[in-house]
Amino acid sequence: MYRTHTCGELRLLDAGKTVELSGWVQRSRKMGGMTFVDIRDRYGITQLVFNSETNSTLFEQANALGREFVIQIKGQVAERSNKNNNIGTGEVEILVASLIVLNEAQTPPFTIEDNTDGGDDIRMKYRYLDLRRNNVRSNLMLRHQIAFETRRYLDQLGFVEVETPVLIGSTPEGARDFVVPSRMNAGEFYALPQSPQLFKQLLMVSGFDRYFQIAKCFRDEDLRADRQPEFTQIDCEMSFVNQEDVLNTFEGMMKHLFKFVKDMDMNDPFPRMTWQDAMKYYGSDKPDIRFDMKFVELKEAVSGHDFVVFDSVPYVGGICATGCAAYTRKQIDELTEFVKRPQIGAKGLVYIRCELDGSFKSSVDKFYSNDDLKEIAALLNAQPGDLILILAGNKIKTQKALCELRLEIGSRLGLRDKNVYAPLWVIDFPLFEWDDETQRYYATHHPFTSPNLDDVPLLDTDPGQVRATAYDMVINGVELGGGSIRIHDSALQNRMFELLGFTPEKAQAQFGFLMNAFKYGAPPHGGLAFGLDRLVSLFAGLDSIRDCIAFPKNNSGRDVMIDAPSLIDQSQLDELNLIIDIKEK
RNA sequence: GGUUCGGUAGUUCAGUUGGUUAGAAUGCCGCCCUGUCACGGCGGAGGUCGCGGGUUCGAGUCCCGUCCGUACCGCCA
Repeated sequence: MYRTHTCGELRLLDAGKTVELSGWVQRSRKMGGMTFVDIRDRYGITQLVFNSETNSTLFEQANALGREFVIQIKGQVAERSNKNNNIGTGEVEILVASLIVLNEAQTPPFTIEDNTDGGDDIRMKYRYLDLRRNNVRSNLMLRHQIAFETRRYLDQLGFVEVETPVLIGSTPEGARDFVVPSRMNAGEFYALPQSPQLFKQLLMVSGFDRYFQIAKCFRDEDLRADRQPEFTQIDCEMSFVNQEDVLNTFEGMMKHLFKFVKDMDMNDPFPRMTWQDAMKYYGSDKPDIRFDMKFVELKEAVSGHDFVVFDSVPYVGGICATGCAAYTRKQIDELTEFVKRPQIGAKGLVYIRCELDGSFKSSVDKFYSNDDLKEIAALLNAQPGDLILILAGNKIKTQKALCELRLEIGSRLGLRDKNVYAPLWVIDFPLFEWDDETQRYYATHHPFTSPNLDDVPLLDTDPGQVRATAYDMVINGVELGGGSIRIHDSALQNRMFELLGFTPEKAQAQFGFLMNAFKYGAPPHGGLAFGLDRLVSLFAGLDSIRDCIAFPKNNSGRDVMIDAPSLIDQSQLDELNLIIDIKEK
């Protein structure tokens, strides 16, 4: 036995006990005749005391300890004369009687402390050391707790966790697949699942009725702070349900997680917003509704004043930045630069200052009288002291830019508090998106999403107007999850494939197994999936999902710790019947 | 594929208009110190300024290229 207690466990009540502890040397403080050593494990830190007068041999041994040495000690718990209220064990210390070095350690490249001196790169390379730090470990503990409470909630409701395969077939639609060569089938490849979508629908056909899985998913696309090539979904599916049933079940799940993980009561029903409204008022299908600042369409109000910029574009939209009339020229220039960045792409920014005396000052005074500006301000419900910001141009692009501007202003005004959670259901997504380049419709969600039954006649006349029974859960502008009611009727599914440009042969080749299964009695069903990584980072207030993943990939999709991906031996290639011929760029 | 910012000591960073021997903090090593807990004091070691080329009497600094990292756009049904 290496220990009788953990390093976070001992209290004043334990004084006098003889204990054994094992852990890592966090730091030692040498005072001359005595040395203090902090010993750490994941439960906490305990102070060890070595005194030269009590045992000089042991004292010398203690002085030879380096950072991160793994040690085991035996000693007596004693009350400290100087207590440390910052740590749980701060009232006691161990008068060490014997010390064993279980393993020496090289000096780590960065300090193992809450505020390390390590940058991202070096921390990733030595991730196993990074994970010794409290904040990274606590993110993983939170992740565990969320996964555990998810299972507990779903189990209570009769959901069954079923594992689905990771080696499956490739499908061309959607994200790019990761592929795995098959040794036993020369020239053929498996693909890793982008989600367990088809399998969970098959499980519904099998009668599992309520399924879930905390499943690894894979997408070979470029990374972001909130996107990793392998990530985890809480994947769920239910039979004999409509949209309302699904929404209620998983709104309940989110409330359960807030309650039992964050100790927050989310009593109110989550608000719902149609996709149309989300785009119109926030320019985004995942609006951050911690603050209002809705878009106001101004095209009509601003037209006909000889201001070519506004007259020549299809869309003019504004937002009202509360209390920002005092923004300096420099601050407004900053905002202008912000919207003109190539990533946002606005041509310029028009502002109207609503002065405290009731007058207006704008960048378009030449074209608009004080009364004109007053009318515009009234449309935005702007009060004296507010600042109106207006963008104009192509509708979609301008709304997108205005969305970014709104979020930027929200951040500057402190309206995006990480401790405030504003959940939202976005519903009524369009079933299809038209792609100009390929001149065809694509499924907004996926090809198995059921249209809103009221809109089925539109499938023949105006597919772009058809609403899907698809829904997303959005919290604080983060798309946490989404799903849909699925098509369970073969005829309707065939019609969908037709609209998506699949020939019957191609549909059969791609999804034949699902369509065949549906011939044997598919129940009405639907479900959704949550991004576990995003959920954890939201709960932890993190900017990146990497901080809640034990061993994440970097921006180029590399694992810098194990240095993957990497080349493989010729013998491996031979077994796989592969010849590598890297194309010149 | 594109845009942005960055790459200088083990680590995190500073480095002026291009000008003497490239600095600080922290970590590391040594000495001193018996109540510290971000201990303190004194001393020391530690640098391919990412890499290649160019401009210049002279480049960490300016220019071009390239590699790596970062955030974002495209992409992510």
